[in-house]
Amino acid sequence: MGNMKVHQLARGFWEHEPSLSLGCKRLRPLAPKLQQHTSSTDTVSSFDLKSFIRPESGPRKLGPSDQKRDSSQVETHPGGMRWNPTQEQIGILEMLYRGGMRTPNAQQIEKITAQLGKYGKIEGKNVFYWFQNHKARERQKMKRNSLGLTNCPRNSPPISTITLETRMEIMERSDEDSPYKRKCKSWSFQYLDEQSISPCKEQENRTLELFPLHPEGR
Amino acid sequence: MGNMKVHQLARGFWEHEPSLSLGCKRLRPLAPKLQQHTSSTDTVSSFDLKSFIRPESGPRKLGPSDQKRDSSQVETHPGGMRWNPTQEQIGILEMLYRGGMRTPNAQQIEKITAQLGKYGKIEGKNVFYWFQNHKARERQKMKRNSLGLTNCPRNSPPISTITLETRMEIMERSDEDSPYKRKCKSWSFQYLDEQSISPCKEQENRTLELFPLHPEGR
DNA sequence: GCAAATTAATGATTTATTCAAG
DNA sequence: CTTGAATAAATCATTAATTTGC
Repeated sequence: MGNMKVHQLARGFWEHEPSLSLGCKRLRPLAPKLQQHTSSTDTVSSFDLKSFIRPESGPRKLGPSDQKRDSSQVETHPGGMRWNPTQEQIGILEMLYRGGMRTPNAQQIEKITAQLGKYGKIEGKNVFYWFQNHKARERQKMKRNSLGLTNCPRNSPPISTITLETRMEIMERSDEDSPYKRKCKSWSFQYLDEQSISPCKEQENRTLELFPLHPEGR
Repeated sequence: MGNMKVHQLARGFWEHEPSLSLGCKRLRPLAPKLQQHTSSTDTVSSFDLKSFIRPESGPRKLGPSDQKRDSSQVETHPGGMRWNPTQEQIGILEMLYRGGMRTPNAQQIEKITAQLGKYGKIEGKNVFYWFQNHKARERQKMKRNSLGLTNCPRNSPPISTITLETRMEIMERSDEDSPYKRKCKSWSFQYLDEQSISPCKEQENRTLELFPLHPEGR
């Protein structure tokens, strides 16, 4: 609860970073590029490593002239940083959650995203994350409750009974979540998301040809 | 542990929820969200929950008649379950790792995957996972070493010197990994992977138009 | 009433664990 | 035992609510 004070403070410090003009590389001590080549008894050596390493870590911003990225193709992002769910979206997600959904697979996420897209901008990853977070937080909420009730510091005799029951419920939920039931889960959370299923345009029937993925649970 | 048998049953009940009043709680807030949508206020009810819930949560086994879903669309998975990297692929990946790469972004993964695809079947997620695992395991390996050496249980005087040196190296690497430097990371791990960039076909120059994603650091 | 300061939620990432194929 | 795959836990970061001072 009140433990989140600390970093709040520390937070600000990391921000500076004004340093080094352009590059802005900062941390990440210059990677030890020590190439191996030498040996390279294999054909691999011909691989263009450089091109890969380059764009790494962070927003490059080459060029001294820090042109705000307002160049024009700022990409929709204007102010829209993170997904801000609408009431309808939350409603549907919670409904699905209560319905038992916990870790939807790619196909399901696709469908859900399409549906929720009717009520506001949203991407597949938002759905994915929502379930992850909601599940985790429901879990810790329960844990907190159970602990608080099982050994409630003060005297509260009558509660004991309830406690029992609560625990039961907890166990159920806990199972529901079934940690590691894995088995053909289907990560395949690969999307083409940036599309973000445009805001509210009624793109009603999009063929969804996008996900041939592992259609089945593989 | 073995408590997960009962509620399995309870699952189905949640299905009703016809009205769902999407209102839901959402404790804290309560205000506002006022979507500019206007519409809403209900439409949600028309959501076809059923279709979503269905395929959920793992290997259900509903009902007595357990019809294996082996209907036939077992998907390519035949026997090839997990990615089995070739020597060349491993070589390149390690090279990149030594080069400093730790958590490649979508674009990088795409490029890497394309390259590695020349030496054998591979998907973007394989690359993603490889870096995750390699980073984590290098880390724990170091930790194990440092601990094991600093207080080596048995007597081993001569080793001490070496220990020092090893530690040095460790520190460096450790920093390299820099836990949580975040800042515009770029999740965007969305792919269209299943394609798995065919085995060894020489799809040399693929425009990679696939990732408009968050081109910049958001 | 209103806007800055605080705080509670919660979206987005990364790290730690765990499972299981080979 | 090694390591690819996947999930859970821990964190960070941003936004919505609430509080506070005027």
